[in-house]
Amino acid sequence: MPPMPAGNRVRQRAETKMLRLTKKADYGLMALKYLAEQPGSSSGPDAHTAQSAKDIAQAYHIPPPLLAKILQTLARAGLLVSHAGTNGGYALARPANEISAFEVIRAIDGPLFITSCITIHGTCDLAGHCTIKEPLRKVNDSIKDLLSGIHISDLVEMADSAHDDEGAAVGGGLLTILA
Amino acid sequence: MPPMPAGNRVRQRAETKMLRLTKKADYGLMALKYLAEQPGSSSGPDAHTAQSAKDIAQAYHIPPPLLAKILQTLARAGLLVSHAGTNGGYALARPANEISAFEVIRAIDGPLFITSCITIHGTCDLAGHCTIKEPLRKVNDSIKDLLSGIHISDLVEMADSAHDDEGAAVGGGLLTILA
DNA sequence: ACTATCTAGGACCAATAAGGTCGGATTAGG
DNA sequence: CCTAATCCGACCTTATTGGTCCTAGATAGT
Repeated sequence: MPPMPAGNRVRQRAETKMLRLTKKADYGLMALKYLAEQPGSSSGPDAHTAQSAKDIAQAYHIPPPLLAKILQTLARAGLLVSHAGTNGGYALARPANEISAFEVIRAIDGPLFITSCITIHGTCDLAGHCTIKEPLRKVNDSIKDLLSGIHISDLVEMADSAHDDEGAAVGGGLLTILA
Repeated sequence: MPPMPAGNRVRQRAETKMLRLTKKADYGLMALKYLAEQPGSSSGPDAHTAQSAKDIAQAYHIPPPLLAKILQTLARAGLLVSHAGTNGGYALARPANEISAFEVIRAIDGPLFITSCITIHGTCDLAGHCTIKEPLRKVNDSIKDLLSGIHISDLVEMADSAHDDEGAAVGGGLLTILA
């Protein structure tokens, strides 16, 4: 029996496996940034600035129904306000500099924990012998702080000043932390 | 209409989903720490200090064949030295304070990338419209630096001084970075 | 020299979570 | 009042991880 009989299956292997956040969170961040670039996103009774899920999806070439699902989740978390109807769509619920990347990721992918054994109050499958959970929890907190310091407005500014190589503070929010 | 019709399926929902490293990496870290606690782990021609995969697995209640596989990967990456034979086993290839958590994680789970679209030279599925990859790459680098600053010896020290609540530097290596 | 014990390395299977899709409910406009 | 466009929820498919098993090769003790 031939072990690999003329396999047409190339099966493009992904080389990035660990510590990556889901594509949903990725898409959500992109959508938030898109909405932040639209004028009059914050407090306003007129909803004509709201962008439909389909428009955002087409702008970034991501599957429309999937993006719609993500925006729904974000709206339920209170980060977006939704407006149903013919000219409806989504808009930011808060100013762009008040929404942190951590909130977005947490809303979409759930709570942020680096180890498999850590829960909110420290319950662990290997309770007693899992001696590495305390150090990793501190790493976890550091990542959380890092993400909490990044806001949607930082993403917008960073994209606008893409010609700035590095070393120059763009908005004082992001690079100050990342040094 | 009953919303939850007598479901026997309790289906213990995992509440931690994102940004977590795999259990294999978790197990690998634990095993490394265990080996670091054994005397004479570094340079020594006598291999009687080597611990077998089965012993380590039983000490932490993790499936032995899985742990064996992980140790093989670690040995192939040059972090461990293996000794086959009757009283064989594994031992650290370098001193515990020379092995970083980043090396371990990278050896087991592969390269560390937080976003789905980032590869080594920046190739992205959404090349051109993916405007958020630059800021997240900096986050990624920060996490990498964080993990690189943690060594196996830090895990050992931290476990020994588990009665220290927080705020006091244990070894000067970990908490200095994590502040 | 033989045997028992341990590692090396592969293929293989099962479970879970992510990625993606479909139809129904709701709202505003003509 | 009817139509169209949108939000909302449940469902299905696929990929990755977690975990198992078996065979081969090597070393120490008998």
